[in-house]
This record gives sequence, C-alpha cells and structure tokens, in this order.
Amino acid sequence: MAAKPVAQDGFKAGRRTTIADVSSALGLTKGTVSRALNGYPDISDATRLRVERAAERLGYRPLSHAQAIRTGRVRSLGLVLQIDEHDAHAPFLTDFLAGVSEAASAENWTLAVATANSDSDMRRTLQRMTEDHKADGYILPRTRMEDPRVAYLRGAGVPFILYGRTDDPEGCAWYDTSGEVSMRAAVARLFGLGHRRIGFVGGGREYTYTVLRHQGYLRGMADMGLTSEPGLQRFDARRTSEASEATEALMCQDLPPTAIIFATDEAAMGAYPVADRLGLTIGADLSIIGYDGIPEGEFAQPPLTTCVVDARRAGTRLAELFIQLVRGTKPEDLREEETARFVSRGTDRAPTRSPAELGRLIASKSAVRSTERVN
Amino acid sequence: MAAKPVAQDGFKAGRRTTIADVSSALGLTKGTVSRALNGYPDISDATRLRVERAAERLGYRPLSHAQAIRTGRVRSLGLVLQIDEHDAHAPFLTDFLAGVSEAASAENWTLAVATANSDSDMRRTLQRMTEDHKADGYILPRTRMEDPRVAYLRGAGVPFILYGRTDDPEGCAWYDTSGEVSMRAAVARLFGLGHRRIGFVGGGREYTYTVLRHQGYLRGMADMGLTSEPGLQRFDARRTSEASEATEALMCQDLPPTAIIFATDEAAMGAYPVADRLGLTIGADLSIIGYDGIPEGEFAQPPLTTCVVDARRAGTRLAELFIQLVRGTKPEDLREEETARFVSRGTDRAPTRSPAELGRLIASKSAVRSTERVN
DNA sequence: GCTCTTGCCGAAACCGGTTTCGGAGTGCTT
DNA sequence: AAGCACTCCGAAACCGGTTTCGGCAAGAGC
Repeated sequence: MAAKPVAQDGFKAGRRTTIADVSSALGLTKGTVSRALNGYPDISDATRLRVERAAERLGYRPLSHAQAIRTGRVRSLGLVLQIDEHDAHAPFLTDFLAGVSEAASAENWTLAVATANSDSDMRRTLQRMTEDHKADGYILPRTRMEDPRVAYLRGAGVPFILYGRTDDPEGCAWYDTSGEVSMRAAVARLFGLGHRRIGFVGGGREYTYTVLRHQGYLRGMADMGLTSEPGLQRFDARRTSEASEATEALMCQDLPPTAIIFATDEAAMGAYPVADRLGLTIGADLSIIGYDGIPEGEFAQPPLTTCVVDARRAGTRLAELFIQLVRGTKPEDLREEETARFVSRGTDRAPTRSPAELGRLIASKSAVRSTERVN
Repeated sequence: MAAKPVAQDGFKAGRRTTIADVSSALGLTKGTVSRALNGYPDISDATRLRVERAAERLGYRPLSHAQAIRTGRVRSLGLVLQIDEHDAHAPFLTDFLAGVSEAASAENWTLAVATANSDSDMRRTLQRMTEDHKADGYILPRTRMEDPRVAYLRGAGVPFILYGRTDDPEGCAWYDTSGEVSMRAAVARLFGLGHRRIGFVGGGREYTYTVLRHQGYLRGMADMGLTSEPGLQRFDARRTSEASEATEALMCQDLPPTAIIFATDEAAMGAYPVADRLGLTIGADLSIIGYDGIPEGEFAQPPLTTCVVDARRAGTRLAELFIQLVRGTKPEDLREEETARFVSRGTDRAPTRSPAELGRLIASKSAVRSTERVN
C-alpha cells in the first residue's frame, strides 16, 4: 500500500529540485538564483540570503555535470594508479582512498580512479581524462625526482598536487611525510643503543622518497660523527625479495652493519628470511628499522620497529589542499609536511656483537651452508 | 619554436570538436548526427556511415556529462568500499581496480570510488551518488547473504553487479570464484595425502564466501566419508589475529586436526605464529591450505598452499558484465563463476603424526609453557 | 532639477548534447 | 492519377545549469 508520493512545496515529488524550482518559488529568474549561489557581486545580500535559505529548504543541489557543460569543471578529483611495477602502495591504498574520498565528498567532490601500466599509458590516461572532463585535476602519488606526470600537467595547465615532493618545485603543491627527518632520528636512535655500523637499504633512486630518506640517513650519520661508507648502502630494493638480496649482500661482508635502516617496511620485511638463513636473531644480532607502518610489520617476529605513516590523513589533506588549489590558492602556499610516528617495537635493540664478531659468525655459518650444499 | 596550432578541417584548433562541428562539416543538423550516432532507426544507412566516418575523422568524442544532462546517464561505474571493519580486500585492491578501470575505460566508462564506514553510511553514500548522477550503477564487493546494499539498490531500481553471490539471487548479476568447488577439492587433496581429521576456519558467517566455502568443505568431507565434527570448525576469523586464536583452539584438543583449511589466506597466515608457539612444523605436523593468493603467503615459511584468485580478471569481468547489464542484458544471463587456481606450495604434505600423537605432543609443550609462565 | 553613476535584477543567449514532431520526398497501391 | 504509407531528415524544444547584456530605480554630484 505504497502511498502516492506527496507533492512538497507545490512541486512534483520524486523529481529532483532544479534551479528552476528554486527560482519560481521565489519569483526570481534562474540566472539570478545561479548568480546568488555562486557569489556574484551584483546580487544584494538580502536576495542572496533568501535564495540560500530557499535552496536549503527545497534541498536543491546543483547537478555537477549540468554545471560542467558551461563551466568545464566537474568537481572530480582524479587519481591514476601506476601498476606496471610492483604495487608498493597496495598496503595503504584502502586507507588512503578512504581519506581522499571522505574529504572530497565533504566538499561535494567525486573521486575518479584510473590505472596506467606504463609511463606513456599514464600520459595518455591523464590526457584523456582531462580532455573528457572526467577530472579537474589530480593527486600524484609516488612522485619521482623528475616526474613525467608533473611535466605534462604543468605544461597543460592542469592543477595537481603531489603526494611526495619533486626535483623542481615550481608551481607544485604537495603533502608529504618528512622521511629525511625520521631517518635522521632513526640513526640517532640506533647510535644511542650502541650501534656504530649502520646500513641503509633504499628503493629506486628515481623516487623522491628514496633520495630524501637517504639524505636523512647520511645527515644522521654525520650528526653522530659516523662515516657512511658506500659499502653500507644499497638501493633499488623495490620488492621484498630484492631487499633480501640487498640485506644478504650487506651482511656477508667482513665488517657487516649491526643495524640496517630500510626506506620502506616492505623492504624491511626482506631482512627476516635472510636473518633466518644466516642464523641471526633480529633485534639482537641485527637491529632493523623500517618506514611506512604496514600491517605485516606488526605481526612479524619480532614485530618491526618503524615510522608509521597515517595514510588516511595523507589522503584527507591531499584532497583538502587540492580543493583549495583549484579555488585559487597559490600552490606555494599549499605545501605540508608531517613527520611519521616512530614506533619502537621489537627490532631496535642494543647490539650483542661487534661488527667483526658478527662477520666471523656469518662467515662460519655460510661455510657450513656451502658444505651442506656440496653434499 | 612552437608552431601556431594549425586549423584542421576548417575548425578552430585547440577547441574540442563538438557535435556541431561534425554536423556542419556534413551539412546536417546536430539532431541528425546525434540520432545517427546513437542508432536511431530513422537514419539511412548511408547517412549513418557518413556521420560515423566524419566523427572518426574529426576525432569527435561526445562529452559524457553533456549527454547526461538529457539522458541521466554519465557512463560512470560506482564502487563504494566499506572500511568499517578490517579491510580484507586491501591485498587485491590494486589489481582489482586495475581490472575494473581497464575494462571500464575500454568502453569509455569511468570508475568513481567512494568509501563508507558503516552500513548506514553505505546507504547514504549510494543514495547520494545515485541522486547526483555520479554513478549509473555499482559493483558490490564482499557480498553478504542478506546484503543491505542489494536490498536498497534493488528497491531503487539502480543496476548493480555482485562480486560474490547472495541469498536471494532475484534480479542479481554476478561474478564470483566458486570457493565451494575449491574447498571440496582441497579436502580431497588432503585426504589423498593421508589426512583424516581436517579442520576448517572461516570468516564471518554473514559473508557469502564463508558460507559457500564452508559448504564446500562439508561436501568434501562427506565425499571422503569423513565426519565433519563441529569441534573441527571455527568461524569469525576476520583478521589474522583472530585466526590465530581459532587455530590454537582447534589444536589444543585431545584429537586435533592434522590439517586445516582456511577460508582466506589472511586467516591462514594466523596459523604460522601458533605453530611456532606450539612447536609444530607447518607442512609436516600440520598441513594448511588457504584461499585468495595474497603475496604474503608466497613469502611465508614454508610458502602457503592456496587457491589463487585472479583479482584483476575479476575486476575486468565485473566491469564488462556490468556494462552489458546497463545495455539491457537480463541479469540472469550475466552470472559468471570461475574456479581459483590451486597452487601447491609448501604447506600441504602427508601427516607425520596421528591426531592422538599430535594432541599429546601439543599437550606436553603447553605444560612446559605453563610452567615457564609460572617462573 | 538634471545628469551620472551605481546597485540590482530580468531577459535571453549559451554550453553540448538528446529527443520530439512534422513535413518533404519516394514508392506502392488501386 | 490520386491516395497512402513509409523513409529520412530538418527544425525546434529541451535538459539544468551559467554568463552576458541591458535596463530600471535609487542615490550621488553639480
């Protein structure tokens, strides 16, 4: 016995309230209502207030795509995920999306997601989405020092905001966690625990985060008066398995580090199997510190000490800053950095052996392993 | 020395080609071109061909939001992620999104992503996105037996497709992996290896996947002539830690299972720390099989035997089927199931002990642990 | 008291499409 | 040859907004 929809305010129910509904309810024209709502200066305050009240009362919400046909703006925030290489953002993605979409919808914006599987595909996708007015601008995650997306969008005059930083900051807005600060502090922390040989394992050097976190490591080493030997530093550990190789290379030296700082948790996870193979106890023979705060780290044995990034907050701020950007704030005024929360769990401890002892231990184990292999 | 943009076909370059450009190039009216392109029957084949060629030549692509103002359809596929509970879809999300967005953009559709943090928020979000024409329909992941999203969208007449199945299939299209088939086969596999007491750990019973995979387990047990005792079955293992508790409960019985099937890999990961604590070797004392194929499983020690789901393909098919749905195909004809790929890695082996021996072993270890705890 | 500005709003064009309606041709009957 | 249905396209309205333009009325300046 569904009741026939009841007309409200004299308008047909079930249909969306349009701007015409609002204007005729007030005895004004569509144009006047539109200008009133959009802050044109040629509308008296009294009228503007009447219009706003009526719009509110009638539940009027302009259709963004109807506006877009004239304005060209669809109130949509683009996010193009690059999936060619290892998807290192996977762990945070849900939280990140939650933050973005929440902040976006608070301002009545939409989040349009697409993917690209190469640099050129990225370029094409950005172009197509922009030309088709699917997005008014973009959040660019995983920025590189020389980022082709930045180059393209800058040239095309399309607004964007970085999740990260880039080489040439001209005209760039961004939000980032200051990895350099965290890494520098991590070195100090390890030094305080007694470590003197501290290694570093980073990702691809084209990524800004690797460069910045490495800088922090170097500065931290200098702060403590430690020499940062090239032999203690490895790069291009994109996936966990590559980080394992890097860790093994670091440890199978005469004077291995007693602690390693990893640019990402995902890389740090690669230390566990290596320690296993070499018969080392993480958190005793070898201390490690990661960065990001992925859930796996919390459940590892022992749980990983790391710098926890609030991905959700990152998403929120990025969306908020972006909206300010398209509303006219200068990009230079839209740059925010936040320091990740250092969480000491089980992998940062005082060293139990000197580097020399550690080296001999590992060498002996390796010898056994080689022997076994012969059998 | 950027050359001044050259006019093509007599039109101003830089500006998008509109339908008016196409029509005037052919000496037709906008209306005719529109009808030609949209398959109206009152256009001659000759004209239609001319129009299509000209549109192609001029690079005409209709603006979806300009069309939407009249048609109400924006060619946008909605995906609302629920993030209140543990985000169990995180691992596959990137691949899944890649599949969806790829298939969507192949048909010139867009993917609009939003999040909700409760059932009522989900409802509000779906309603708002639909009313505001942000999406023409939805993919519903992680379906429940009685799914409120299905109830709402069905009532509102909004098209949707399930990633999973549901209790009342009336009017529902879906894509799903047939977990019941895989689970049944997993039991047979373990039986073949010599296992006779086989346990099951599932997620929340409100989720369709838990129910179906459990059914498969039960049927598999019956196939093999095994009794499926309630004491061998646990549920509500949503996150890894809960799965650990469930596993421990299963193992700390007089006659523990020698093998456990987990409804998800994420749950299966919970078995590793428990085995550690109880002094059991996974793949010897205890066999386990998971489902999903998350990357962590591959790197676990020993690597997890599981049923690998192709999340990307799921996304692709869902988008494709959905587009067929809005184009008029009946939902009953849009139901696809695929069996996950069984991958035997290191955790399905012949049992080394009888359940009774295993029980005694665990009991003795636990006694030691209790003693230690007293000290 | 008359002009000149200024504030404020209506009228109408416009954005890029879709859809309805009607009418000009054409071919087929009878 | 007239009548008729049918094919095919033009004309124009329409969708829900935005933006330009012009004009009326009130206040300011002289």
